[in-house]
Amino acid sequence: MVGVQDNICFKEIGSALIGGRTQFARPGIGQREIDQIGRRIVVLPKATVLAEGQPAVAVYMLTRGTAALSKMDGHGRKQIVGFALPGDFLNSPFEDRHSCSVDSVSEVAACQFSTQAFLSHLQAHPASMYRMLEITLERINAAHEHMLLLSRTTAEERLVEFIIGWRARLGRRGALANMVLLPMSRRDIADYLGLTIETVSRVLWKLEREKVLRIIAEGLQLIGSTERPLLFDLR
Amino acid sequence: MVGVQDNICFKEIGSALIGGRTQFARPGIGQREIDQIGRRIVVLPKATVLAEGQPAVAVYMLTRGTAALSKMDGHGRKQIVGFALPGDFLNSPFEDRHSCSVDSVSEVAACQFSTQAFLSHLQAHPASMYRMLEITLERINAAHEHMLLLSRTTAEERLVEFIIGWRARLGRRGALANMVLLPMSRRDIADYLGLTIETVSRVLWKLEREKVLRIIAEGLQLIGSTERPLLFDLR
DNA sequence: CGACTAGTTGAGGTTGCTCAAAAATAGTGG
DNA sequence: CCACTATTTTTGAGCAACCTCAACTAGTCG
Repeated sequence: MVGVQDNICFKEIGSALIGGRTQFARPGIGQREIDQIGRRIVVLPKATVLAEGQPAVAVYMLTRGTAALSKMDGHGRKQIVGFALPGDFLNSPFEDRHSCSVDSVSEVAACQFSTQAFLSHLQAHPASMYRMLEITLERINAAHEHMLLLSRTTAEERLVEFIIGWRARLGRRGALANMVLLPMSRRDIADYLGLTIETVSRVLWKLEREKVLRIIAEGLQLIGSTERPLLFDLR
Repeated sequence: MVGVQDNICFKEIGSALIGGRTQFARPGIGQREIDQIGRRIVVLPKATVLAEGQPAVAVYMLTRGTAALSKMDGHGRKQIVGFALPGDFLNSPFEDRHSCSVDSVSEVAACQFSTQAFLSHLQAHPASMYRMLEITLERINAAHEHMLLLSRTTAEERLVEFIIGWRARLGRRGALANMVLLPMSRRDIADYLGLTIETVSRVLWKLEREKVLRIIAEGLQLIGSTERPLLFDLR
C-alpha cells in the first residue's frame, strides 16, 4: 500500500510506450518531461495496491514483480481477471474509480502517473498513444483467452491450460524451460481459474502422480522434453 | 459472408471515433476522406463475417444488428467471448490474423476499413485514436465482467446476470424495459455462458415457473416493476 | 512453544453434463 | 394453404465432477 518513491527512469516509459512495433519515428520525449509526470512506487508482497471502487487519480504501470487484478462478485467470491507482469498497466486512465482491485503477488514496483498528466502526455505524443492502443488490444485478446479457460468444463483442462499459458508468458521474458515458477498462491490460482483451492490441490497431485510434473517449492517442474512437453498432449 | 457495399456515412465513423468524452477539439475529418477509406457491408443472419485464424486485411466496425465474437477451444467447443452492438469494433487493426470468429446473429451492417488506411487515419487524427483507446479500455472492462459471469458456480446465477447485463446494455440504446429482446439463439446464450443448451432451457423454465419472467418469442418478459425488477433480488 | 497461515486429504451431496427422445418452430415446395 | 423436412427447443434419466465441510499436516513467525 505504502511505497518508496523515486523518479521513473527513461527506460521504463520508453520500453512501455515507445518500443514495439509502432510505425512512428521515435518521438521527442525527454528525461526532464518524464520526471515531471511519473514517479516510482514499491509495494511489499500480498498487499493491496489498488482497491476496486476507490477513486482513481493516477495510472500505474508495473515495472517489477507480479500483481493480480481481481473483481468481487456479489457473493464475496473473488475472481482474478488477470496477472500483470512488468510493462502491463494496472488500471485505465479513463475510469473515475478503479474497476479492479490490484494485489501484489511478489514484491512489485510500479510507475505512477497522475491521470491528467498521463492523458496530456498521450495527446501530446501520438506515438505513445499508438503504442498504448496496441498494448490494450493485446490485453483484450488475453482476456478472451482467459474466458476460454474459464469455460472449460474440467478442472484438469483449466489447470493444464493455465500452466501452459503461464509458462509461455514467462517464456517471452526468458527462455522457455521445464521449470515453471509460480509466484502466486494456490488460492490465487483457484481464484484465477474459478475453482476451489482443494480442487487445484487435488488436480496438481493427480498430475504429479501421473508423472506429468513435479511440485516444488517455487513452482512446477515439468517432466518431458522442453521442446514438446507432455503437458501439450494431455486429454 | 457476402455483402452489399456502399459508402460509409459520416455519422457512423463520426459517432464511433469522434464522439464521446474526448478532450480534443473536433478534428477535421471530411466526408471525402472517409469515403476513401471505408465502405459498408451488409450480412445476412447466422452467417460468418470473419473466421478465426484467417488473414486480416481490414478493420470492421458494426453499424447495425447484433454479432457474436467467438473462439474455439481445442475440443471443438465454442466460447462466445462477447456480443457486438452498433459502434463496437469486430477485430483489431494490429492482428495479422483474426483472433476471433465473428458471426451475425441478426442481419448486420458494418463499416469496413483497410487496415493500412485505418492505421494511417489514426496516426493522422489523434482525436480518433484517443477515442478508440477509450472504447478499447471499456471493452477490457466488459471482458472482465464476462469473466466474473463465467466463474459463477451455478447456472442460474450466470443466466440471471446475463439477462441483467444484456438488458442494461440494450437500455443504453433506448429505455430500460421489462421486455428484454434476445436476438440470439439458446445455443448462443449457452456458448456465451459456458453452459449447455439443455441447462439454459431448464433454468429459463425454472425462472418462468417461479414467476420471475415469461418466455416469449422475441425474448423475455420480466415480471415485476420496471424500476426494480425482481431479477435483481434473486438468490 | 503456541498461534497463524498455507496446503493437503477425505467423505458426502448437489449440480450440470451426457445421452436420448419428444415437442415446437421455421422453412420449403407443391 | 397444407404437408413435409429440418432445425431449434424442451423434457427426462443417470452419472461424473466439482463444491462444501471438516480434519489434518507442515511451515512460519512472534
